[in-house]
Amino acid sequence: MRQSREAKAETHQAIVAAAARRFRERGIEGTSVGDVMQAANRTHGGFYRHFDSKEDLLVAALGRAFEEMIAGLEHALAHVPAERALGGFVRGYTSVGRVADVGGGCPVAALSNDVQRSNEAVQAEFGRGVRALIASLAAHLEGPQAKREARAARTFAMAAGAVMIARASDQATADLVLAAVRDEVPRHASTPASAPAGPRELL
Amino acid sequence: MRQSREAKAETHQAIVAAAARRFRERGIEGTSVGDVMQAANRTHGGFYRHFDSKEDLLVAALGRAFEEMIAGLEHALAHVPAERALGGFVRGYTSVGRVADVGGGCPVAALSNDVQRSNEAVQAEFGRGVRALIASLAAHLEGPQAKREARAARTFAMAAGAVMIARASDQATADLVLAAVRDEVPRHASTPASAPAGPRELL
DNA sequence: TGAATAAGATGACCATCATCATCTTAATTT
DNA sequence: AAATTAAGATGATGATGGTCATCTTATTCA
Repeated sequence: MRQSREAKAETHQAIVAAAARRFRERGIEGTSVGDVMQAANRTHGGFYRHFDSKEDLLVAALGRAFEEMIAGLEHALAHVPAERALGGFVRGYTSVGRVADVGGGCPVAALSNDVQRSNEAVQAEFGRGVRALIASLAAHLEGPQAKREARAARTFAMAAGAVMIARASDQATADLVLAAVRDEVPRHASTPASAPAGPRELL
Repeated sequence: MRQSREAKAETHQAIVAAAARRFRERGIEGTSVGDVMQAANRTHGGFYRHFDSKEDLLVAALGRAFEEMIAGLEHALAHVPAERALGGFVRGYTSVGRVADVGGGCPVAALSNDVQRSNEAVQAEFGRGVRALIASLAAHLEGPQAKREARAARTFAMAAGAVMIARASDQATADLVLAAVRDEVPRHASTPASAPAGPRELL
């Protein structure tokens, strides 16, 4: 039965939201169109009224995941002084809860390898998200523009790398890597080592 | 026709080698048993004389990939002074050639997300490889044992994270992230910023 | 040497999946 | 309100892929 414009828009959002979660949880190849539609409480047939292909959905889902990620980051860092921003980011990003929440977490940590094997349209969207994320983080730091961006990029790469490695490893190895990254953030971020610890879980 | 023990051993090695490459290039789900056997110049039917399942093959392939990776690392760092080891590692790891060579490169950078979704046996093997890799890197650094290991882990996470992000992104974003990581290694690694640059591509 | 064994080839099985065609029915349009 | 349109459901379809059964033939063991 035909649905109203609003109903369609709702369905569309539901599909994207379900996809954003499923793709992160199970990967691109591990997520079927049918899975996504079921998670969105719809049947598989209606899918192609919304997207031309699974890959189209992936682009939309990536956009959504990055938006959520950046919104969360902005919220968490909104009132944090610049000297503590990077340390807070890393501690939050590598926290136990966040590492466990693959489906609701950072798309970079969940899907980099999958996107690596995807086509240019997907990689372009991913790159856009990465740049936005780095810019957002850099905006909360101090110092000259170029330096801030480089520091944000470097720190983000470290945190995302650590989470990816931790999630793929046994518990002992995961702990080793996460601890190494968490403990050394202040020094790594060129922040005075004597700076107060600050909140442990900003994100 | 039945093959001799040696012939079987050769086949076994060929399968593992082909799998180690294919898995890195196309991911776990993107690589079929048939693909691997074809790359090893065999037909798919013989596969189960060598492995109980695709997942068994994956464990063997991961072991192989880590071995290669660590051997290369040892070779590259053999005669490098401790102060330059980390910087050399990062520059080599993030070099254009290495970033391009997914199939012959680091299993962490190629398969972390895939392994994340695999079972415990696979993750145990992956964790073993990660620890061996970090230990190998740490052995080339100076300072107290615990510090060396933490620094190695942190730096490896950063390098692997950067390569994963770069491979998943458009060229401009990739360049941005890789440059940030490459340029700041000495500082990041707690090496005197004034240290001579040293060789650019150790690995 | 002869019997037992097993490596690898061929082909089949069953499941999964992306995509499409068709149908129903309600929303839009005229 | 009648005619048109399209959202979503149902049910193919063709392709792919992990695994297994079977067959051949060379190897290995007695």
